[in-house]
Amino acid sequence: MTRQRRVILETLRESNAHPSADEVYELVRRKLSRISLGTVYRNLDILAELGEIQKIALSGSLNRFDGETRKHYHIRCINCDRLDDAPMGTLEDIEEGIGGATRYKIIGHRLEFMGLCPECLDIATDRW
Amino acid sequence: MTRQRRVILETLRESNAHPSADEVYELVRRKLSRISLGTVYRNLDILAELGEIQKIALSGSLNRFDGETRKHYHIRCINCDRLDDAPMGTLEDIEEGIGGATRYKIIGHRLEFMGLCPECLDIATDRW
DNA sequence: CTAACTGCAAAAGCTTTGCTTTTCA
DNA sequence: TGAAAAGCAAAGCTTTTGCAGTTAG
Repeated sequence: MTRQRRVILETLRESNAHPSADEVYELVRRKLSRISLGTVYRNLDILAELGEIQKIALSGSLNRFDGETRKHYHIRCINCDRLDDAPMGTLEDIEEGIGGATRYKIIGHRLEFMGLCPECLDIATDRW
Repeated sequence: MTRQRRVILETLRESNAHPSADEVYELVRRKLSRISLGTVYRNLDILAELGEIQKIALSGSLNRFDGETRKHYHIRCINCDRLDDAPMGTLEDIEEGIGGATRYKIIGHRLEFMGLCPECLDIATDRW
């Protein structure tokens, strides 16, 4: 557990903004100005591997990272790319439903919502 | 509707393999050997815009394209990246559920399953 | 002490873009 | 014939990697 890894983990635990790797890099740089982007990427992967953080692979968008490791879904603004937790529990039995109908062995699922965040919605409403 | 665009569309309609842009390029090149990758990308976007095909933005993986434009979910092999349709109807009312609990305006959702395809499952089973 | 890790820079992989020439309606 | 599109190559953006030097345990 190096200084760099510890600071990355702390930073992510303190944030609820679901930052991208580059945003994590910017945040961490305030505390460790000489850290490199490569180190950030490497540690984000290692921490995700260890289960200390969660790597959120979004469709058609760059990866985000989450200090919250419990399973949950997300909702993303299609205008500004903001990401929030979806207010909804996980669908525990959804995988069993298709298990019988496919020859795949199901290992998991991902659900994500798209929408307009409150801010972008206001702007859109004002304009039209 | 140029020759290139028509061939790209035909190719996609004939395939059920959910090819990536590069795979589409390779397939189309058999018929139009001088087509460029840029043209393929441009036309895939245009065709998706027109609703003639569907762009499948998968989490943490490159985009795929689908000649089938009706809404459906997918299941992806985490080992070989093969993509198939999930044998399951769409969850029509899932968006209403969270609509009341968030200030987002919900526009859509994406659900994808991860698993091992039959081939990769066989290999894994043989080995262990 | 040494295995693991860092910083740096280069490279890789997918996608987009600028520009000139060609094509389609 | 003029607007849209193609071909080609370069650039863009995120992520990974090679390597030499550094650090944690």
